[in-house]
Amino acid sequence: MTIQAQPIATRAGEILDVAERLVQTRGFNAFSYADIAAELGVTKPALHYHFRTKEALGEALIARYSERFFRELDQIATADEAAPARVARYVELYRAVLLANRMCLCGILAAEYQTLPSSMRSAVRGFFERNETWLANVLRQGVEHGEVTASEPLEDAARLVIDTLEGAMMIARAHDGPERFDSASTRLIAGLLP
Amino acid sequence: MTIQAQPIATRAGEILDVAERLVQTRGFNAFSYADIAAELGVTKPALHYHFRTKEALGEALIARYSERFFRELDQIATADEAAPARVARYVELYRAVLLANRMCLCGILAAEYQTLPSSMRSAVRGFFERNETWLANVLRQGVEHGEVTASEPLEDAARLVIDTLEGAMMIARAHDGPERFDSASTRLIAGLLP
DNA sequence: GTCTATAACGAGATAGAC
DNA sequence: GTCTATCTCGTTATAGAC
Repeated sequence: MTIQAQPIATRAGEILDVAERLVQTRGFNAFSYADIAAELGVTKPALHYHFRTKEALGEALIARYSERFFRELDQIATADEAAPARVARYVELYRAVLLANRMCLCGILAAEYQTLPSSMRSAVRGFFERNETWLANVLRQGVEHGEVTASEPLEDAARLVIDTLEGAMMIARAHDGPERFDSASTRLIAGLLP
Repeated sequence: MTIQAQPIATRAGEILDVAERLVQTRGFNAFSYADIAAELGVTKPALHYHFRTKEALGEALIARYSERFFRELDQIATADEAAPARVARYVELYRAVLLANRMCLCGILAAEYQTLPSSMRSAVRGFFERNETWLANVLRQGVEHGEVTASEPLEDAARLVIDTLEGAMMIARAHDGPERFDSASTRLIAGLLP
C-alpha cells in the first residue's frame, strides 16, 4: 500500500476543476460537455465515462465543493479566535470566490434551482443548512461573550448573513471589482457588533 | 384615431408574458422558443417574427419589467407616507414576486450575467442603478425626519438592502414558502429603524 | 404583416472499439 | 478500464409562402 504524498491530478479531478469553474462562472445550464472536452483536449464521450450524466457531474461538483468549504469552516472553528473574527473569516471565504470572478457554487445553483434534478436540489439545500448551523453556533458563542448582538432565533440571524453575502456576491459580479461586495459585507458585520 | 380603453393582449404581449414567467422561474438560459411556442400553440418561427433573436426578446423583457417596476416605485414615492412605510412597500414588491414562485427578473439575470449579451448586461445594471437611486432618496428622507438610521453614503445602504432582498429571495426559492424571506426582510428593516 | 417549412448547429447520451 | 465514432433530439435562426 502506497501513500500519496500529494494528491495526483486524476482525469476525473481535472474534469471537476474545469466544470466547477464553468458552473461558478456561467451557471449549470450554460455550459456543456463540449466546453470541458475542448479545454481538456478529449472527446465528449470520454467525459461520459467518468461522469455518466450531467446530473452525476453536478452531484460530484456539489459534494467536492461542500467538502472543501466545510473543511475550511472546521479550521475557522478550531482556531483560537473570537466570534467576530470568525465571522470576518467566513466573509473572507466568499470574498475570495468573488475575486476569482466566480459565484458561490451553491449560490448560482440556487438561482437555477427550479431547473435542477432533485438529487442536486437536496445537495444545495444541505449546503445552506450546514452553513446556517455553523454560523448560528458562531453567533451564539459571540452573544454569550458579549461580542455579538443578534436577537433570537440566531438561526434566522445566520440566514440573514448568508442571504446577504450570496446576494451581494451575485450583484457585485454584474459590476466591476469587489467594492460593492465589500461595502455590503462591512455594513452587514457592523450590524452584528455591539 | 381610436383610444384603447383597455390594453389589448397583443401577440407580442402574450409572448412577453410567457417568456417573462419562464425566465423568472427557470432563468434565461433554461428556456427556449419551443417552450413559448408550445404554450401559445404557435410555431417557433412565428415567435422570431415578433422578436427576431433571443437577445431582442431578452431586451424587451427587461424594458417592460423595468417600466412596470419603476411605475410602482413612482406610486410609492407619490403616496403620502413616511420613509419606513415606503421601504416596507418596496419589500412588499419583492415578496409578491416570490409568492408567485418567481425570482426578480433582473436578479436571476444577474446570476446569469456572464452569459448575457452586452445589451442585456447594461439593461440589468441600469435596473439596479435606478433602484439604488430611488431607495437612497427614500432613506435620505427617512434620515432627515429621524425615522431611519443609516450611515452615509446612503447609496451603499440602499445597495445593502437590494443585495439582501435579492439574495433572500433567491435562497428562499430553494426552500418552501416565503418564511425565510420574511425573516430576513424583517431583520433587515429592523436594522434601519432607530 | 404574419406565419410555416426547413436549415444549421450544438446538446446530452449510447454502443462498441481497443 | 478508457476512450472514439455515432446517434437522436432540441436549439436558435433563416428563407420564403400566404
